[in-house]
Amino acid sequence: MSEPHSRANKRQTVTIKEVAERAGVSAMTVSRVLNNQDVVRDETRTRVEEAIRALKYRPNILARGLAGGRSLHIGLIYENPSHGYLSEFLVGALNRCRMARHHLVLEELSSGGEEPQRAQVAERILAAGVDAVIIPPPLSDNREVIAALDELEMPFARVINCEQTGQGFEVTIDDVAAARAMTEHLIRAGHRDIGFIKGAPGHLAGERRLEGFLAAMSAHGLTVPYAAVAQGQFTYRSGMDAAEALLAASPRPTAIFASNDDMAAGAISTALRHGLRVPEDLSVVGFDDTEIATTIWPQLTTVRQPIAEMAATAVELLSRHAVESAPYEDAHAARLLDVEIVERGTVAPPAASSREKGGGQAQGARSVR
Amino acid sequence: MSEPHSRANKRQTVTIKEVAERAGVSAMTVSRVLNNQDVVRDETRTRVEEAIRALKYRPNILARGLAGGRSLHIGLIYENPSHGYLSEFLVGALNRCRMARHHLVLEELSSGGEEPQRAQVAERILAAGVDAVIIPPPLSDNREVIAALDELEMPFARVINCEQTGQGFEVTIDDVAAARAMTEHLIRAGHRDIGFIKGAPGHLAGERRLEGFLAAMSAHGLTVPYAAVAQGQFTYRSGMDAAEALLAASPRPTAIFASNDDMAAGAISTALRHGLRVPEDLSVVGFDDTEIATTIWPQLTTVRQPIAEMAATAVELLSRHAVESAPYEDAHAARLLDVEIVERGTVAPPAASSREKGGGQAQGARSVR
DNA sequence: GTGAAAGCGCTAACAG
DNA sequence: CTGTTAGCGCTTTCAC
Repeated sequence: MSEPHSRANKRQTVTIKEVAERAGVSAMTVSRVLNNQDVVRDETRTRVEEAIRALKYRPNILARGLAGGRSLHIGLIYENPSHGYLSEFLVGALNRCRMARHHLVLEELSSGGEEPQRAQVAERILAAGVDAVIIPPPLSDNREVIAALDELEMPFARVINCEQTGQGFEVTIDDVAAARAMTEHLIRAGHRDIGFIKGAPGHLAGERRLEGFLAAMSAHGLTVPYAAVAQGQFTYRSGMDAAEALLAASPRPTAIFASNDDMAAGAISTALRHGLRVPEDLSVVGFDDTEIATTIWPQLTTVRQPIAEMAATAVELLSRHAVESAPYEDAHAARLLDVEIVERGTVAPPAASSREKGGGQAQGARSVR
Repeated sequence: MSEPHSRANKRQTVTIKEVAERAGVSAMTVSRVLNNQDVVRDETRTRVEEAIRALKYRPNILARGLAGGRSLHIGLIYENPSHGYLSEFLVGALNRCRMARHHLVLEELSSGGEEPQRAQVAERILAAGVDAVIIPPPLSDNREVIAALDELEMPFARVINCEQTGQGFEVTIDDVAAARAMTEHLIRAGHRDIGFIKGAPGHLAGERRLEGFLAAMSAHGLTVPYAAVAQGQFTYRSGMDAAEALLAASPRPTAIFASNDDMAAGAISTALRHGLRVPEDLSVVGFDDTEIATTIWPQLTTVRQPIAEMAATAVELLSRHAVESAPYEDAHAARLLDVEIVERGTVAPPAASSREKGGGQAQGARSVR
């Protein structure tokens, strides 16, 4: 309680004015340098930059936002967070916000199991005092939420797995193409009998993924018997059960494509319980590249969504809309981002035996190495 | 492209002035109402509140921060994010920041595998222009980072798993007590032969958890044979291997306590491969309550850390330090937060048979069903 | 209790 | 190319 450092307390220590003074220019010129406006003479710019460095000057974001008037408060509304997804989403959104000098406001809409009420959603959004909203799945597919936003005339961008409804900005991936690519990856590895685990009924992303799977199979002249497609619910547990059904078929599939990672992990546990080794006896692939994909062993070969990039794109679209006062029509444009296949340890060529009807010689076969 | 709504664009629509006007008071009075200063006469306050509601007025955070001067920019520096952890941490930090009108700045210190350089860390922190820093594990235990912060005289709060070094503010949990409680939970369920999977060598949290385990065992008069403690590395894979060793012991343990969730999940997969059912033939518990705990089936009984709360506490400590200009000595106070045991599906009383010496009947056993 | 004046640190819009 | 003048929307400080 004597002479403490007293830093980071009240007012800022070094401001634009002091930099200006030291560089022998006006504050305005310093501001121009800060904002990379190329009207400043090189020599002047250098002097200013030196002063900035010498003084360890850092611009005040708040003052900038206030004066500039182009700083948005963007609400991120979410529900039942799958933490892995949310975190990556947040990082992407937060970073883009910083670059554009926007602010992110988190708003959890936890509706203890029930549908969120339109009026309450509107209330919360209003109370948050935001200028625009970005919505990750699963809330991005909620009709009540979208309706509330529409009534509020609040600009929003949805990162979606499901249906493109043409409301607000939409950022998504091409599920069909992604599933198709993954299926082809399996086919290239030599698989012909591939089982597929569907997602929860009514979930469009799941249906799209099935569509891509079917398309790839038929493009390669492969038929998909009825028993090769099992219903899942996107949960680990449902993946276990679906794999149980799939593995009972004859011929037994040599590979399983689950439409998300949790189900793929569940399928692996079933394979284990059946004494099957992964990937030697059974290849398994997932979708999403969530945390479990790299946690389990062997690590899961899966499809990776660019979650952070999608979030950044959502912020970007809103930002442009606001700054440029872009006409409302543009809001309907959807952005399709690329996915990639992440090869890890759960795909191997099928063992020779399993391609034949009754082959015994392959049992116990090791992977070739 | 004619008469768009043009909202959320440039300047704010409704400001404190208009509220003041409508309520027939000065802006100052509105400000007092907004900040819950109890000097305002009740009747006046009511009038102001009505005006606020009628105009749908929302204060401008930027202006508040600028004028008030008590708004901090808090840096969150992280590395190798375990997304589940980071996301929860972020939510806690962000929410508390909003309440205190602070701003969170994300800073990833990704040091492609190598130790971060002290000078570079300092550089990044400076460039971020923050007033204080919060650090989640594992970076919170990094000596270079702490040294860099110390040299910068930058206030920081560490959320730690490991060693309390007395540098900066520290927020942590009592690992010993938590492990002890979990062990007692197992003992209460009837287990006597409990195997333990240690964390990575040198990792203090792991050692503390072992300490708690041993303390509980000896408090209940149970001995822990050498073979009942296996080395792990905190990874799923190492959990598989450790369980392999543990299950080879005689008598075979009826329960396994892994010092994190990933290893517990790995142990379960090994049990499965051995034809053991969880929890009927073997109980397994973890530590941390990360995402995998609720993803797998059966869901893992584990110890839950209050991650969001720890992050919020870190922000709170820094906030108080700055606002109150608290003396530096206080910075050394550590906050110990409570954990809780989350009972899910991987603990059951031990089967009678496994308590005896020679069980042969289990080999090749299929799961029931 | 309430109000008036004076900025917080920065940038827009103009002049020069 | 650079500087001047006015604020951005709010809160502080001090009167009344």
